[in-house]
Amino acid sequence: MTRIASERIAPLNDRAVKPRDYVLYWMQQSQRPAWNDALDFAAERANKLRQPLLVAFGLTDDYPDANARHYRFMLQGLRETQAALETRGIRMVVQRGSPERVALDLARHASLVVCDRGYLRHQRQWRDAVADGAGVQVVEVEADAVVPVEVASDKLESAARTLRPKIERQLDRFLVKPRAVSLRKDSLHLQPPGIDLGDVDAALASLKIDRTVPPSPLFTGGPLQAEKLLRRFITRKLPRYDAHRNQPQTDDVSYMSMYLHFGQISPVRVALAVRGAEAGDNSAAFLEELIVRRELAFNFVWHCPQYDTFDCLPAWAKATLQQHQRDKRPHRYSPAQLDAAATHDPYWNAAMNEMKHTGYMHNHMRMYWGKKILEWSRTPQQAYAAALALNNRYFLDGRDPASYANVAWLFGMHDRPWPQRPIFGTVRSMTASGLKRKCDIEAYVAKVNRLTASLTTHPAGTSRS
DNA sequence: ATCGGCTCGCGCAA
DNA sequence: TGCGCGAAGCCGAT
Repeated sequence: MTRIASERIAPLNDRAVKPRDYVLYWMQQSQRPAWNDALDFAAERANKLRQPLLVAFGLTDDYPDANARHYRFMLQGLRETQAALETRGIRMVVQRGSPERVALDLARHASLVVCDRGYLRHQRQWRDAVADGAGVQVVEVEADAVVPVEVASDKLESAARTLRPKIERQLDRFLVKPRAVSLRKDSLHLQPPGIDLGDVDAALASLKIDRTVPPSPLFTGGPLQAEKLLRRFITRKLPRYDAHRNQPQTDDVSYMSMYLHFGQISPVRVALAVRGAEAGDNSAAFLEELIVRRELAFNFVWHCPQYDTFDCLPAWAKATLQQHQRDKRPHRYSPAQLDAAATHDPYWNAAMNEMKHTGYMHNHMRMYWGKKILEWSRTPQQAYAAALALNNRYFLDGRDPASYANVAWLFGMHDRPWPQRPIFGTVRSMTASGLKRKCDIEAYVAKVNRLTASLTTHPAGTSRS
C-alpha cells in the first residue's frame, strides 16, 4: 500500500470511481516526474484498478501575470517531464486551454481524477471547478509542501515564530523519501491530441502570450537543471550559507525558488538533501527558509483571501502606514521610473536591473528594493501594487505564495513594530547606509553591471547549462 | 565594534 | 496578568 502520508490525500468530491478508460493525473503544480506524491498516488490507483495512467497538463495563454519569461522556463520543464514519463511507459499530454477545461475534457473518459495542489485563488478555483464538473471521484494530493497547510495550522499565523514549532513537530512524519512506483500497464497507446514540445521555442512562439519580458538568458527550466543546481549549492555554497545569505555580492544561494515555484523540484527532496549534508548551522538556516518561511507563505495565502492587496496587512501596520500617508516624500518615483531602474539610488537600480535582466534578485536586495518602493511611492497602497506588479512581472519565482508573503512583509506582515520613522511609521525600514555597513554593496553593483554587460553581449536564447 | 532603546501582540507561565 | 521575544531594522552613545 501507499507510503504517502494520509494527510496529503483529500477527495474533492464524493463521486464514485467508475470503470472507464484510464486514471487521469491532472498535473498542474507538481511539474516533475519524480518525488511527486500526486503522480505516485495516481500510479498506485491505476495499478490497483488495472488501468493505464494518463497525465495531462492544461496550458493556458491567460495564466495570471505570466509572460514569455515564465512560459519558456515552464515549457522547458514540461518537455523534460513528458520525455521522462514516456520512458516509464506513461503518456503525458499537454493541451492548450484553461487548465480546468482541459482536465474536465479528459475526465470524461477517466475512472478517477487525481490532481496536485495550489494555494492561490485561481488555482483553488480550477480545482473546485474540476471537482464540481467531473463525473467521477477527484482526489487532490499535496506534493509541494513539506507539511500540508492545514496539518501545520488551522489559522492565519502572525509570524514565523508561531508557525515554527508546529511545523517542526511534523517533520519526522512528512520528510520522507517516496518509494518509486512502477506501472503495471503502459499508457503509450493513448493518443489524445496535444502540443508538440519537441521544440520549446516553436511551442512558445505559437502561444498568444505577453512577450514584453524576454526569457531569462541565465536560467534554464527543468527538473534536471534543478538537480544540478541543488548539487552545486550543497557542495560549493552551503558551507557558507549562514554567513553569506545576507551578502548579495556573493553567489552563495540555491536558486531553488524558481524551480520550487513551477514544481520542478520537490521541497522534500531538497530538504532531505540539505539535511543529509550535515552542514550544521548552514543546513538549519537553509531549512528555515525552505520549510518554515515558505510554508508560512502558504499559510498566509490560504487563510488571507486578500493576500495580494494592502488590506491583508495586520491592523497595526495598516494604521501606522496610513498615519504617515501624508509625510513628505523626498524622493518620488512612478511605476514606470521604477521599471526603468532610473532612480537616484545606484544600489536600488542595480537590484532592479538584476531582476529585470535575469529573472532573479538576491534575497537580501529584495528586502531593500521593496522597502524603498514603499518610501518612494505616493501612498503605501500604490507602493504595494507597484512592488507586487514588478515582482510578478520579472521574477521567475514570482506569482508564488512566497511572492505574496514577501511583498506583504515589506509592509509589516509577519514582522513586528520598530521605532517611528517618517513614511514607514513603525514598519521596519531599510537604508543605503545599512547596506554599506553590513555588506559589500559596491561589489554587488559591480557584479550586476558585469552580469548585465555580458547578457547584452550574449543575448537571450543562449542560456547556460 | 557593540549596545540599548524604540514598539506591538502572541503564547506561555503563573 | 505579566513577561519574553520576534526575518535580516535604525541611530546615537560608548
